Amino acid sequence: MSARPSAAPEATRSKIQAVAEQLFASEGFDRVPLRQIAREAGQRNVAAVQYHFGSKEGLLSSIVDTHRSEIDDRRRDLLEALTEAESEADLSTLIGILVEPLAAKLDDASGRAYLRIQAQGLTNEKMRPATQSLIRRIRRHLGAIDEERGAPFRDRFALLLLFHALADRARAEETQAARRGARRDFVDSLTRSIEALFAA
Amino acid sequence: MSARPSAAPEATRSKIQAVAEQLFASEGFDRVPLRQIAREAGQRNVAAVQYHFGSKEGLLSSIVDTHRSEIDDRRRDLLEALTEAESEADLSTLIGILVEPLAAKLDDASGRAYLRIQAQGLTNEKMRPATQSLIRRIRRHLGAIDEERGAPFRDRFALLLLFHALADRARAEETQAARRGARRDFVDSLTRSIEALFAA
DNA sequence: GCTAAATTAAAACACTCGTATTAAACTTGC
DNA sequence: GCAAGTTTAATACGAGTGTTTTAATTTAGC
Repeated sequence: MSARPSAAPEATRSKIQAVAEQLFASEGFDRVPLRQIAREAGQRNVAAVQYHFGSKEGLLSSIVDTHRSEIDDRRRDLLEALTEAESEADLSTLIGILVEPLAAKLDDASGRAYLRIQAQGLTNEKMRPATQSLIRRIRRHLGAIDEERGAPFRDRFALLLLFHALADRARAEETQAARRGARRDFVDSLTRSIEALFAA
Repeated sequence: MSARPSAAPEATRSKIQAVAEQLFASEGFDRVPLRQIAREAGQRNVAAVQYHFGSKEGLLSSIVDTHRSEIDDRRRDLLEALTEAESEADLSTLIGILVEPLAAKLDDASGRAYLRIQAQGLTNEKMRPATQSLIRRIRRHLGAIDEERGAPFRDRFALLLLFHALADRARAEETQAARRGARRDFVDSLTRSIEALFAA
């Protein structure tokens, strides 16, 4: 299937994607030439990206889709486990399901890059449908107080805080070596902050 | 002082800056060529930006500095009025001083563009010193509960929510014609959300 | 081993970009 | 009016971009 013995077969595409993630996250999509990606992926071919991904946009889409499907899968599992357990879905649990699959992306450099790319606003014209529907479910859960004036803004604020706080944390862990110890503190703090936002 | 009678004298520089603000905000700094700025400012000269601002970065700095100094002035006035009145600076008042000068930027298209540019992260490596010190003052105000684990994250979250919520609102008002009526509701909701974040 | 498919390499294309340079047009002060 | 200074125009440059195209190289199937 692959040609060059420089590495494992089929690994070139993955290597390009991994390198591109890091560069897009740290430098910004527009500031990264395809030549740099190919070079740092060990290719002397400047057209390597076009061959494997069609275009620069295609490369970005591949990166985003890869992580998004992982997050959606994880979130679906959590929701299914919730309904099977027949347990009442309290607010705290729902917010946990909102936060946890995204926070898990902090675990590896690839995921951290995705969080930072996501926050760049390149593809977020239409924000995540899965995330949106979960937010709607949370809002429904609030029920009665839903009719106050500021309500339409609250879930928007929660969404913005969620993504930008995670991107900010991902950047902090990447640049300065933010110690892993505080990871749980961060996620707890974020979860409680979002709860506070909905309850405000 | 100026040359061409096409418009009022000296107006060219302002026109370029005004056009650039809108384009930087809507398209993103990297995606806007200087040629487009010059053209939409009514100049047939492609080098108009270099003449008036030295470089593309100089143009961006001029835009950001203009708005920042306005915000800093307004904030300083509010803080001075506070100390003169000798009134106790309660949390709500301090957060108001944090939010109001920024929210006032929503009033005109130029200010809305600034809010969106600010959120692009071009110049936010070092976040606003004036804003930072105000946040620290708010944190000091919280005093006792300052030692809990999640505290270091809270003011960071507040900062992120503040800037990104305002940028989001600015974009909404620019693209879809978000009715002015809800402006006050938005600012109130944002202020209370930030209060809730500090109190979480 | 040899052919066909897949991958990598190499070169070139067609643009666009920010910037610098030089000339023209205009305004102001005298 | 006229000279000096300021602004606008026009052109060119050199570098860099994503992409396309064509050739070399490697792997897999027979």
